[in-house]
Amino acid sequence: MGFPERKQKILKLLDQHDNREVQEIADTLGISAITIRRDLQQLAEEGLLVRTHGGAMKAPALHPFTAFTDKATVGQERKQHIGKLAAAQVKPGDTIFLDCGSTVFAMCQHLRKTGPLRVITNSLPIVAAFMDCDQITVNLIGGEIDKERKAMHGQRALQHIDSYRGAKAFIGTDGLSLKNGLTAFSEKEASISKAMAAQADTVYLLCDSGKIGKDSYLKYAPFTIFDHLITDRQLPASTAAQLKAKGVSVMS
Amino acid sequence: MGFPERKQKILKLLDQHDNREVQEIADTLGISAITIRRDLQQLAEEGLLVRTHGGAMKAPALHPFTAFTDKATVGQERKQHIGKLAAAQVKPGDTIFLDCGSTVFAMCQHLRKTGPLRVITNSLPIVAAFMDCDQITVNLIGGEIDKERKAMHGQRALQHIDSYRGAKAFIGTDGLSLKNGLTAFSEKEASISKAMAAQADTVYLLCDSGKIGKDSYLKYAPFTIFDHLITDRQLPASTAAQLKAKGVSVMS
DNA sequence: ATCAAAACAATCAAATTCGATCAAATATAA
DNA sequence: TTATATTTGATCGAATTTGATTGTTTTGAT
Repeated sequence: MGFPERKQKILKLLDQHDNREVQEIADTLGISAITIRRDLQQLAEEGLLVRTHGGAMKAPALHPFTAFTDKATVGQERKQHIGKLAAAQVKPGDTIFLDCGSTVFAMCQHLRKTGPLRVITNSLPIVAAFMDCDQITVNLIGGEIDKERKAMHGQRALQHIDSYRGAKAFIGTDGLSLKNGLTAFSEKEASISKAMAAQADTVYLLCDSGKIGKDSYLKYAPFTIFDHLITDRQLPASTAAQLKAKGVSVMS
Repeated sequence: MGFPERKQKILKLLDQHDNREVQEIADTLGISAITIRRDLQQLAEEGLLVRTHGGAMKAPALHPFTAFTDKATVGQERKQHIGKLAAAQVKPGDTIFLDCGSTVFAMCQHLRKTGPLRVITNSLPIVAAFMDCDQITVNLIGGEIDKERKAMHGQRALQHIDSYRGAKAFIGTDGLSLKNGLTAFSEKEASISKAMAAQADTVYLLCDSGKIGKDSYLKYAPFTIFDHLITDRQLPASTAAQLKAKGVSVMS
């Protein structure tokens, strides 16, 4: 049994159980422990798992925007819920902007059955999600590719967005608080979200409850940029009340 | 049993079992192990499987828009040859245009080792091919997505191309003849190729010998649009002579 | 704080596999 | 037909992988 086969089996083991000891893996696969240790080191260097004393544990979710394909990510259920709610706001025939956040991405599977749509986005995963969907026309924002976020950014992308007009925009954020408004981790991404919001009649902010009350380091927009906040049921009632008092329309 | 037949059988084997050892494949097909190793190397270069020490494993799931995966086709070898020649024309630091033809796509795997590059393209498969390649910066042309061709087309895309400038352009064509010049099936695709050619200092036309002397229905450009024709060795010597007499620089 | 057991990193040897070169067989071209 | 090119198979040295042994570090309990 070669390394790749072991690699697959080890990752599969860690997918089932969250963590395994070296000896357990060695026994399961019938391979010496020293070899397993070497495998684990290699896999840890690739970031596919986290090495611990005596074993290994499943890799944590990566940067918030690279984990699109990870099904078992924490918070995925919240995102699915938000995605479903947001998708319900879209009517057949709409032209909508979608930014490149993972929460917005969760809308895609629910939008597939909505009917004919025009989607304008800078996100490659979103393009991929609609690639086999005849009813949905996709306009992709051009520009320099940010490989980590799998999206287009930059001046050219902003200009491109400004040349479109749409009924609704669905944008994400890294942080949302009464004091600082919308905050983000990435300036590039924030500027794209802002540009989309400016070209849409109605703006929906998708933000799971875990991000509400938290701030990221870059303040990029006030509350007034969006019309409706879509979040999940884990949002504390007190927080919801505070938001509503500030004039925010909250859906959950 | 020739190579194409083995190629199919090896890929079929790997499709059934996820990974096989060299010796297993050799026994199954009744071929010497050394030949199998050579086959595996070739298949690995085409990206159809992943080579490992002692065997091979199934190619990992590709991005949703990696097209042009007619795996066992014969014409693929010509395209590979042309792609290799074309890639050799690219120098580290170049900015190059790549259009969305399948022959141009064949350049990608050879470009990965060239060094730092800036690639400007309207093709999603090309984007996917360079997604994990740090040395290569990709600028994607925006516009409406043509799902069948997995590329962006339209007026906006043409404008976007006009705003760039590059050293070299590599474009494909559906037909090439002395009488009618460059001909194509798709007007959209032809206009993109033309726009890229206009913005590059040097233009390379990639065209396998099977298309030379054939016409498609849409005449879209004269011979003067390109500087060098890159084709394969199956080009009859007489045809090559005719082209050279017309002032065309032919590489094969 | 100290001690014992386990796990780790480093080095080594055996086995296997790989890559390069060469010869024979086959296919292709003139 | 002959001559050339390509493909297949074999052999040998180099490189990789695997498992064992050694001494060192970490862990957990006294």
